Amino acid sequence: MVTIKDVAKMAGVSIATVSRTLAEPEKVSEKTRAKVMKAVESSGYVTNTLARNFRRRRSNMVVVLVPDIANPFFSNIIQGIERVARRHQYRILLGDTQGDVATEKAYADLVSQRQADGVICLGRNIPFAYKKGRKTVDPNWPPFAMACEYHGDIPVPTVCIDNVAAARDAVNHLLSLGHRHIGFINGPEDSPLCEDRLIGYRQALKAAKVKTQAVFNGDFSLQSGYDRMNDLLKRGDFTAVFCANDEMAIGALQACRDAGLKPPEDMSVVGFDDIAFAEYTHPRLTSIHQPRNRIGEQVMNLMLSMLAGNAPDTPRLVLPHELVVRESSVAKVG
Amino acid sequence: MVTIKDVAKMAGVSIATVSRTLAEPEKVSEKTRAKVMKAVESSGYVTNTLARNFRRRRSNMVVVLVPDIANPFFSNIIQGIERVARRHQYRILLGDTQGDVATEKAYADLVSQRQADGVICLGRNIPFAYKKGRKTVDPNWPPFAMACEYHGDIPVPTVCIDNVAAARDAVNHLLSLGHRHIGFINGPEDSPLCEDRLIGYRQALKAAKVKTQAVFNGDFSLQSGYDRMNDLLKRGDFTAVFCANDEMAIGALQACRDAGLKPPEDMSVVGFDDIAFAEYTHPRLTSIHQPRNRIGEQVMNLMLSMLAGNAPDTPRLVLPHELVVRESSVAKVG
DNA sequence: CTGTTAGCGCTTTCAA
DNA sequence: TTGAAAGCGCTAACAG
Repeated sequence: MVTIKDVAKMAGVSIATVSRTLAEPEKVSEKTRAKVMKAVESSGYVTNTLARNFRRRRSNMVVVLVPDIANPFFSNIIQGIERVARRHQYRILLGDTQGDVATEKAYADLVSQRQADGVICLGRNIPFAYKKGRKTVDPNWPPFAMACEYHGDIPVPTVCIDNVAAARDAVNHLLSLGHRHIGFINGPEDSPLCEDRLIGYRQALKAAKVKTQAVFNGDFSLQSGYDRMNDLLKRGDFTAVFCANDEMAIGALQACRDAGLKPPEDMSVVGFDDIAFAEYTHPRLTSIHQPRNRIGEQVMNLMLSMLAGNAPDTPRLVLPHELVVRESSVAKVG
Repeated sequence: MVTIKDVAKMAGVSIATVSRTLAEPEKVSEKTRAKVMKAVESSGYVTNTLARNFRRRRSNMVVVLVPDIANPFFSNIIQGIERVARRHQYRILLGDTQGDVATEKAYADLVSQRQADGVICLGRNIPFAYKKGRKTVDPNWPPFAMACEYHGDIPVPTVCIDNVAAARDAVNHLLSLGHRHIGFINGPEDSPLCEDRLIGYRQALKAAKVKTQAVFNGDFSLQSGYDRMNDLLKRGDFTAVFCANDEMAIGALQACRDAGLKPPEDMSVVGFDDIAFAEYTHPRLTSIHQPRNRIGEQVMNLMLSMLAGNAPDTPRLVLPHELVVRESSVAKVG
């Protein structure tokens, strides 16, 4: 392996000069720079980043905790994070947690082991130890941000959309189509994000003076959308359903068809997230669009700022959402 | 920060003993071990893995190059890789290349920088420099393996399925249903994997003495499936189409419906990969199942073996595929 | 079984 | 503008 020492010898300078030439070329005379660069090229020297990071006491890695990378909603956020990270010489260490707290902690521990400098969490758990009832960010935590989800009690810096308003928009859309019996297939009950969507659902119904409610909790999977839709169908006489993500909505569409219903005429369905598949369902899925790439970019920007030592200026960055009306939601028949 | 030195002082032993206690506890007397562990706990010491890796001259990281993490087909493979990696104290550095060669190379360079120990590539490019026409693996390359795809000329160790046979199975299935005009929406022309699938398509047709062929090249995206299906429809009188992945098949289904056709009666569609969404399309998608998790696990096992210094024993590990018949393929009408 | 010691390759004062 | 030198925190001979 060719090291900085070899290059120094070849160029007839000290290792310090080589290091400087590579890191701050402007601080080196043009002549020296030329000599060094020539030696670098002819030797095929490549900086040992591991050694550099060790010396600098940072890894230039950020852990990204994802509940499920197979969920296309997350992948676009990750792409946004990754793009910004790469632009700033950071790398992403992806942790697919599958909701497992131990795995989350294991990845977060990489920071204590100096394998990573910060943690971005797309799930709803804080992967560090803290006392129940805590209401503030622990100053001992490493740079830490969340995206999409947020914590109920602790003001962790977060990038997300206004989930209450988004859910309200979705339900209002169905109300404006004449629906009065609107079910809601939500995600897990203990998620703040889902709580917000539930609030939005209820706000919209209340404002329209609609009493009928039906809420079911799925787990964001296709299968759970299918199952919860069947539960809803057993309750009878609902003409529309709002789902907390597109995968559950796609599952719900399937359940309707299997039950002999023909969406959207017999059942209007609205999803959430606007994943790529939403345009390719039958009928095409009405959904709430989230700016996934931008969420990723912004949360990484936030992380970079924290890594630079700044306190996060906004506790919560709220990006705009948008209702995308397609074919799966139509006016109530009759 | 508390270092190994602090622990040594607290426990009244040398730093070597602390290091040993942590790495090879069986080589240390029980008494010493107890002392050290107590000091570790009370001090909250955590190994600085960055320093350890630097000293050991390896990073315990493996770069995984993925053409597109938003494609659910890849995510399951990644999950398989990750599971095995974690079990062996390896971490995954995920590189979403979006087909960009420069990005691929940038990630592969992490190995020269000692930021990673090996590279697994899910795309079809070799991310190292090599002369055109090369027919062997360059011994200077770091541990390197591919999955799903393989290289036409260079026998890079690979884990994949038998794509010729799988495509043949898919087309034979359609033939057995009475179809004689079967189109093929393939992936990019320059992919060895797609070449194989094309061979399989042709073999099946030839064996059945079917002359009619129609091949279109998409890029594995939903949109390209939609577009290429429209191209096929312009060619008229086809009653079935085989698509080289499920996303294009889903796009094709949509194109059929938009053209006023009713799949599967008017058009049988068979996909490839059997992603989770395949069970939730309308009609449910017949597809070729690939053992995605196992592909990931096996390629990581292969990588671990190479990292341990072994030459790969199999140049190509072929895993079984399976035709999963659902609703999108039915007997030819009339 | 334990301690001493010599670095790994690099960055970064500090002094020249 | 450049060089000498001091480590970063850890592991791994080697010696005891």
